[in-house]
Amino acid sequence: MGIKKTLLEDIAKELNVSKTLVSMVINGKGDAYGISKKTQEKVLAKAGEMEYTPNVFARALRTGKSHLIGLLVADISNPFYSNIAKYVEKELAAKGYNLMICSTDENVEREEKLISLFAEQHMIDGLIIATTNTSGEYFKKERLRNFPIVFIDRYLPDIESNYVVANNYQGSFELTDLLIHKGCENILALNITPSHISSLTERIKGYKDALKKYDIPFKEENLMEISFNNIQKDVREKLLKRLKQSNKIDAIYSLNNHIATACLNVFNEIGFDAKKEGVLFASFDDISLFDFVKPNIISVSQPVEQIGIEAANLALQLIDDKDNNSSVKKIVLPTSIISRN
Amino acid sequence: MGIKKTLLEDIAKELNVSKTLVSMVINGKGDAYGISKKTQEKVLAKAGEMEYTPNVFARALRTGKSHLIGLLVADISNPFYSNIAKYVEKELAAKGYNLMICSTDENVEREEKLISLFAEQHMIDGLIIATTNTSGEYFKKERLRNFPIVFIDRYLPDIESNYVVANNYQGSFELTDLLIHKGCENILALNITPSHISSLTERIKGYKDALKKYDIPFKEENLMEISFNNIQKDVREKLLKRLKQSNKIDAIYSLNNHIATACLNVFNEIGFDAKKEGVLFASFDDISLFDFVKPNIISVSQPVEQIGIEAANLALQLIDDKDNNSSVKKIVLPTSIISRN
DNA sequence: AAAACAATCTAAACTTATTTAGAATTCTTT
DNA sequence: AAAGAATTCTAAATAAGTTTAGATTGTTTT
Repeated sequence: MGIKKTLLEDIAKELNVSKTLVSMVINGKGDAYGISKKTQEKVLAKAGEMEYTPNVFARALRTGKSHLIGLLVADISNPFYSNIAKYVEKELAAKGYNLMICSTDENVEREEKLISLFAEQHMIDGLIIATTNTSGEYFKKERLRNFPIVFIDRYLPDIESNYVVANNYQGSFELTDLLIHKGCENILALNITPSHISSLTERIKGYKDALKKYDIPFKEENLMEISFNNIQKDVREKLLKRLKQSNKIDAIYSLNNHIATACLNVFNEIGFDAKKEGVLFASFDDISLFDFVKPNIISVSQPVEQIGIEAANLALQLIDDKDNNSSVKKIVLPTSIISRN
Repeated sequence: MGIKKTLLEDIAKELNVSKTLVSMVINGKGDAYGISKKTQEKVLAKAGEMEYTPNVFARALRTGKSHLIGLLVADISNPFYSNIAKYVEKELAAKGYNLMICSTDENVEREEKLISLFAEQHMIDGLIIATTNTSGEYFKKERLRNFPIVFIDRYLPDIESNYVVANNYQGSFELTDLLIHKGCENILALNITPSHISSLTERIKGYKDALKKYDIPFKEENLMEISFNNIQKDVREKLLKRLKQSNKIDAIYSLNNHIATACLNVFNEIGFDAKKEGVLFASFDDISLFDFVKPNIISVSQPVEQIGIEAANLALQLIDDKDNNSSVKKIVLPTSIISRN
C-alpha cells in the first residue's frame, strides 16, 4: 500500500548504527542506556526526516502494552454514554492513550465477546465498562483476574470491583423530596424491568426512602415496571391505562432518559398537558435539550464530565499499579437537581 | 497478568503436531492445505478446550491486517455522529470487523495526528471520517495513497475521494421551499464560519436557489455567519441585535444542530415566543427530542442509519479491492423534511 | 522394483519492534 | 604497562502468530 514504511532498521542503516540503538533513542531511553548526546541527536533528526512512526503491532506484541483503553457501553447513541465517552477520550489523549469505543447494544453475549477480544487477548491495556451483565459471574474468570477494569454507571454487587458511579440513591431521594415539597403525594415511578442493575435499584430505594421520610405510604401501583425490550410500547399501554384511573397521580417520575422520552411521546400523542392537569414530570438523567421541552422536566443531572475523567484516571492508575496490591476504588459522585420552575 | 494465555504452540504440543498445522486449521484453511478431517477436528476440539484466542497483535503484525476500522468524527457527543457510529459499528460487527471511534474535537491537528497513528501505521485497515480539514492537501500524502478512506457527512472538493453524504443541497432547498410555501419571505439563515465544509456550502446553495425559484431576492443581512469557536455567545449577540431591527424576519433557519440549540437558548433567555411573533423555526439535522421542543421545529432529517451502513460497506469494499482499480464511489443519500405542524 | 504422484504434515523464515547479555573502545588507576 | 572501570554500542533472543518451501509417508503406475 502506498510508499514503504520507514522501519527502525532503515534509520539504523542510514546512520551505520544498530537498530537497538535507534530503538533506545526513540523511546527516550538514550540517556539511561548511555548513548552519547551526539548520536541521540543524529538519530532523532534522521527519524524525523524519514517520517518514522513505530509499528504499533510489533511494539504491542513485544511489550504486551497497546496503549489502548476500551470503553464498552450499552448504546453509544445514548447522550449519557456518548458524553462520558467524549470526556474519557479527552482525558486519555492527554496521557498518551487512545480509546476504543464499542456498543454492546444491551446484549450480554456481545458484551462478553467484546471483553474476550479486548481483555483476554490483551488487545487493550484496560477496560472501562457500563456493563449490561446482571451477575458478576463472568468477571470472576481466571483470565480476567488482575485485568484493569473500571465499572461506570453501574456496578455488580456480587463482586469486588473498581467503579465510578453517580450517587443514584441520593439523587433519586432528593428529586422525590423536591416533588413532595412541591405538593405531590401520588408519584408514579416508571422503572425498567428487569432491573438488577445497581443504578436502578438504588434510584428506587431513594424514591421509597424519600416517601418514608414524609410518612407517605408507598403504593405498589405507583411503581410501574417497563419492559426493557419494548420501552415505547410498554410505556404507552401502561401509562394510558394509569392516567384513566380514578386515583389521580400528581407526578410522573421516569427512572431513566429512555423512559422519559417514551413518556413525552405518549403525552404528545394523546395531547396530555401535564401543566393543566397539575402533574409534575421528572426524570433521572438530564439531557441538554430538556431545557426546551414542553412539560417542564425536573431532572437529576449526573456529573458526566467528572465520571469520564475519574474513570479514565482510575483505569490508568490500575494499569500502572501492576501488582494490584492496593484495594479496590469505589468512587461515588454527587448528582444535582435541575428544577425547571 | 492472571493465568497464562494459551498459545498455538501449546495446542501443538498437546497434540504432537506442528503449530503451522494448528494455525492453518484455526484459520479455516485446513482443507486448502490438505489437513485430514480427523486432525482438523482434534485441533478444533483442543483449541476450544484450552480456550485459545489468537493474539491479535502477532496476527496483525504478520498479516498486515488488524480487522479494525477507524471512525473519526468531530464530536462523538453530537447525536448526529453518535447515531452514525452506532450503525457503522453494527454493520461492521456483522462482518467480523471492530470499530475504533475517536473524536477530533474539531481540531485539525488532532485529526491529522490520529490519521497518522491509525492509517499511516496501519493500525486500522480502513478509515471512515467526518473531516474537519478544509483542504484535501493532507490526504494527498504519499503514505495515504491507496489507503481505504471513506468520507462521511463532509467531503473535500479538491480531492477525488470516496464519500457517503446526505443530499445537503436538496434538503436545504426543500426546507426553504416549504418555508416560502408557508408564507415566509424574510428567512434568516444562520451559518457556521468558516464554512469551507462541503455540507454547509451546499446547504447555503440550496437555500439561495429556493429563494431564486420564487424570485425572492437574497439579502446579505439574512445570512448570518456564526463563529465556530463560540457558537452560543455569537448566536446570542447577533440574534438579539437582529430581532430588534425594524425589518422583521418571518423565519429562522439554523444550518446545523449546534446553532439550533444555541437559538433555543436565546429564545428561552429573552422569552421569545416564536409562534406569537409569527416566526417559523427550522433546522438542518433532526434530533429525536425536537418532537417535544417548544417552538415547533421544522427540520431536515438525514438518513443516519443508511449513512452508517453505506459507509461501513464502502470501507469494507475498498479494503477487499486492494488494487483499488475501480473508480471512486460517491454516495449521496436523500434527506426528508420533518414538518411539525 | 523403481518412478511418479498425491496426501499430509513440518522446519524455518518472516512480520517489526524491545530487551538482554555482552562486546569494543576509551579512560583511570596502580 | 597491565588491570580495572566506565562509556558506548551491538548481536541475538524474544514476542506469537502466518507463510513458504520442502519433507515424509503411502499409493499408483510402468
